[in-house]
Amino acid sequence: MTKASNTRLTILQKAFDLIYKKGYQTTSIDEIIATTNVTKGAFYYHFKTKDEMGIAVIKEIVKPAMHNLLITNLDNATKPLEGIYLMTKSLLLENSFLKFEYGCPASNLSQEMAPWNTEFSAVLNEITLEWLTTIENVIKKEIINGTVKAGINPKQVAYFVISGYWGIRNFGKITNNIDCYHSYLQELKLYLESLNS
Amino acid sequence: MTKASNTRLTILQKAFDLIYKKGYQTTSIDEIIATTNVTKGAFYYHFKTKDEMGIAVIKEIVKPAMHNLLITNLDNATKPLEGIYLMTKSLLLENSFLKFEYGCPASNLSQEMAPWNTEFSAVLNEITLEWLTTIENVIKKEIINGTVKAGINPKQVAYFVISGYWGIRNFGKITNNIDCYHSYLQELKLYLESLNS
DNA sequence: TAAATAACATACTAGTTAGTATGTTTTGAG
DNA sequence: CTCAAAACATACTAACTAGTATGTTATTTA
Repeated sequence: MTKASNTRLTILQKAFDLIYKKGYQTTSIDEIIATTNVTKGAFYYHFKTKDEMGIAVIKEIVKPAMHNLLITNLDNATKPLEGIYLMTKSLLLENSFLKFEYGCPASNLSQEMAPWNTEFSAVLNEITLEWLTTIENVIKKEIINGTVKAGINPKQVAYFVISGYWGIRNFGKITNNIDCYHSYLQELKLYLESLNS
Repeated sequence: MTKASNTRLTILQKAFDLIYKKGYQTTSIDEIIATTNVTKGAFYYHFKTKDEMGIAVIKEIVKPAMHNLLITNLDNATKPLEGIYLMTKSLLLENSFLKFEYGCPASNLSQEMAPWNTEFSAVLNEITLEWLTTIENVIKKEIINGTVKAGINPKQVAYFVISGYWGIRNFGKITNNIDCYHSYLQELKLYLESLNS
């Protein structure tokens, strides 16, 4: 890793931390560079605008982290739909990248940026779509295996699962408490079991 | 209605519109007064700070509207848990107070304000809690009626329902499309039916 | 090694923001 | 009608923000 690309990464990581904690708008460039050894000149050498940096944070920090979370969690499940449960549980309780009091980074950014920045929305949409189709495929596979009811609609279930996850993260954020996650996970388990054949 | 209280209400309503569309941070006081006949002097006569106004918007606009939505929708259902479905459908598709492309006001504000304003969170929590207990009570009643399985946990179901609603609104906002609402509602119906005894 | 360019550093600017100081007008009680 | 308080109007300020202008230092490449 060259010194320059290290500077770039430092900016992105610190920016992610601040944006995740406080939101994009309330995170100023001055604040990002004040809490690193990076100067304004260096910042604007690497990024033309604040928004260009914001997009880079999503593409280079959030997206790979999310992708990694999906892959590692959905693959090694033994029972049908257990992967979806384990993934959600991991996202809510066991992951060090995510803090319960800060919500879901992708969801936070969606909420905040969607009204006035289509580029942000587009990149966040990519992440979401990957997630959606991954879950959909897990269910399709189980239907073929015969372990899940043939009548159910994989896409519907995927929407249902991701929505629930996003929403409960909002709960965790607003109440600043993980109790709701346990309630949610229990009900998620029951719901997923109701899909079994 | 006196002229003064009319001014106050004008501010709150316009502020709500802008905050709902664009978020709290990006809505400036200058913008609020520019799009009304209200001057800065009048604004600061009615509200000491921007945050005091923001809290008032939640308490006096969002909360009553939300309360009204809950009451009118949950009461006149004929089948068990139909009220929950109808309420959600109304919130997603049929309500004029809510626009699919702007998300849920309470959820939006939670996401945006929770990290740095506990007062906002507290008021939003009140709204959420009322919603939660209302749903919980609907389910408890049905369990007593014998129309819903005795084994299920009303609080868990309430969390599950609200989370799903919040999450799918996020989807609608990010994709700028209502298609996902139809998918979600179909799956919600199936989920609710699985709770019937 | 020398020049070119990449990578950074510093000081500044123009615009926006919440909030204030200091007025004037409107309203309602006596 | 009067006058005090309520309700509003206007001009301003201090702080912050993204972004720029203009440098200097570090790295390559020839």
